[in-house]
Amino acid sequence: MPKIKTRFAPSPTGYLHIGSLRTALFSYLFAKNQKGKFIIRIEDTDRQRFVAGAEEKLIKVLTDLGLSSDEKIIRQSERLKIYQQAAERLIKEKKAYYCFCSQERLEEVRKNQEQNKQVPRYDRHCLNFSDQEIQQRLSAGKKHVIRFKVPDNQIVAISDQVYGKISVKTQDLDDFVIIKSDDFPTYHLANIVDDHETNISHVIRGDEWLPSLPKHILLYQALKYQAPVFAHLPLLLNPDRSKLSKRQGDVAVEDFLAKGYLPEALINYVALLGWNPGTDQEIFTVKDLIKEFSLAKVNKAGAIFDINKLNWFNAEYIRLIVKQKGERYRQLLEQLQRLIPNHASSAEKLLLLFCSRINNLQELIEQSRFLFALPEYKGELLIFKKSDQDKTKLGLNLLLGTLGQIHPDHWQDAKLKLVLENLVAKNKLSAGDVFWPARVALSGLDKSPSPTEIMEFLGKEESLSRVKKALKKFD
RNA sequence: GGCCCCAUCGUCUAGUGGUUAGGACACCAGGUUUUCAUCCUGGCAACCAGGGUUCGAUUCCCUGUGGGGUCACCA
Repeated sequence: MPKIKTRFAPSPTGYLHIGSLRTALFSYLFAKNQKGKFIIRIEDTDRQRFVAGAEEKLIKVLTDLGLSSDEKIIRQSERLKIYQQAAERLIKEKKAYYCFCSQERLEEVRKNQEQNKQVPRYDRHCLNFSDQEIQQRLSAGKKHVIRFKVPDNQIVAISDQVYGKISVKTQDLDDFVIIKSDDFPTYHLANIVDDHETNISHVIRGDEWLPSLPKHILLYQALKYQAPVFAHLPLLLNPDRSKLSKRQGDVAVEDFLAKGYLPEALINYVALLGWNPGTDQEIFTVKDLIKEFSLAKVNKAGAIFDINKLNWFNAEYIRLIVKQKGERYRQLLEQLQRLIPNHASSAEKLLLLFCSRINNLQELIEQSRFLFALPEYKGELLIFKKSDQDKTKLGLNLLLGTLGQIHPDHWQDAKLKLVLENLVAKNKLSAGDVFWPARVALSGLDKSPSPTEIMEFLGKEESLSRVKKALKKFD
C-alpha cells in the first residue's frame, strides 16, 4: 500500500487565515488518521506579494496549534531550477511554448474579446513561431514567459474525494503561464512538480482551486506524473455567505490567539466546520479528531464562520482547564500573566474569579479592570430596585462598621459572606439592601462577581475605602 | 457574462424512500442566586420552488430560483 502523505502549502504573504487553518487541520487529521505524514511547504514564488517575516510567523502559529511538519520544510524559491527543467522538458515535447507578448498586448486582446462578448483567453499569438524566430528573440534577450499548450477538444475527467466526478472541456481552458518572465514558476507548475517530487498522495486544499484542477490534471499528464488523490474543501464564509475575508471581522489566527482564544477551541471549532463524525459529540481533543476523521464525511456546502460558537467552545475549554487544574492550567496562567504584566501576581485570582463569565482572556482583562481602578458611577446605582435610599444607607453603614471589626487574617470570601448574611438577618434587612449596594460600592458596576469575592481580592483597606466613598455619594 | 460548485432551524449540522425531521450555538422563558455569569428545566425555529419516478418523497432524476467560487506573468 502506498504511503499516505499530505501537505499544507501556504504562501508567506501575511498572516495565517482561519480558512487556511481549517485546510491545514484537515490535511493533518487525514494524514494522521491514515498513519501517514503531514508536511509543510512554503510557496514563495510571488516576489511582489512576498512579506518578510511572514514565513516565520506562519510556522510559529502552526506550531502553537500543534500542526508541525513531519519533514524538513521546503521553499519553492530555492528550487527554481527544478521547475525550469520541467518547463523545458514540456517545451521540447511541444507541450509548452515561449510567449513574448507584452502585458499591453495581452490587455488589448482581453479588452477586445470582452467587447465582442467573447471569453477572455490568450489568442495563441506566439504558438506557431518557428524555432529560428524563437531563438532570435531569446538571444535578443526579449522578455518572455512559458505557456502550457492546452490540448484541443478533450474532456478532462476528474474524481474528487469530496465533490465526486467532475469533467471539463479543454476548450474552456486557457493556455496558462507556467514560468513567469522573472523565471519563477507559477503556482500551477511549482505545485505539481513539488507534490510529485515529495510523493504527496493526497492533495487537500480549498474549494477555490476546483476551477483550476483540470489544468493541474493536464500538467500531470504532460509531465507523465502519477496524479495524487484530490479533495477540495468547502469554503469558510462570511455571515453574508461570501468567501471569508478580513473586513467582516477577524480572520487572522494570530489575532485570535492574541485575544486569548485557546488552540484547542480554535481547532475544535474549525474541525466541525464542514465535517462531522455523525454523532452528537461536540467537544473533541485532537486525538479524538484524528481517530474519527474521514474525508468521506466532509460536506460540500460552505460554512459560515460564527464567532458565537467559537466563543462557546473557548468558554467551555477555559472552564474545563480551570476545573482540571493540570499542566494546561499552568500554561494558561502564564499566558494571562504575560498579558497583564502589571498585575501578574493577581493572575490566578482573576482567572478563578472570572473563568465562568468570559469567552476569552481579552474579556477577562476588560471585565476585571474595576478591581484596579474604581470606575465612576452614580449614587442611585447603589440603591437596589426593591430597596430605597434610607435602607441602602443603613446597609452600607452597618457594613462599614461590621467589616471594620474583622481581622485581616479572616478576610476571606466564605467568612465575609457569613458576616453579611448575619448582618442582613440581625437587622431585618433584605439581601438586596446589603449585597447590592456592597457590590456597587466595591465595583462601581451593576454586574460583577459577588461582593465578598471582590472584597477578598481587594483586601480590607481598599474595600473599606470604597464603601466609605459610596456613603459620601449620599451627602 | 463563460465555466464550475452548492442548497435541512438565524448559524454549524445529523438523518431517512414511510421519523413527532435529532443535536449544538444563538435567542426567549422558568428555576437556583444579592446582580451578572455558571448550572438545571423548558420553549421558539428548518427540509428553496415546480415538475417527474414512486403506493409514498426532505431523501432519487430534471428544470428553475437563489447563493458561492473562478476566469492574472496571485496563490
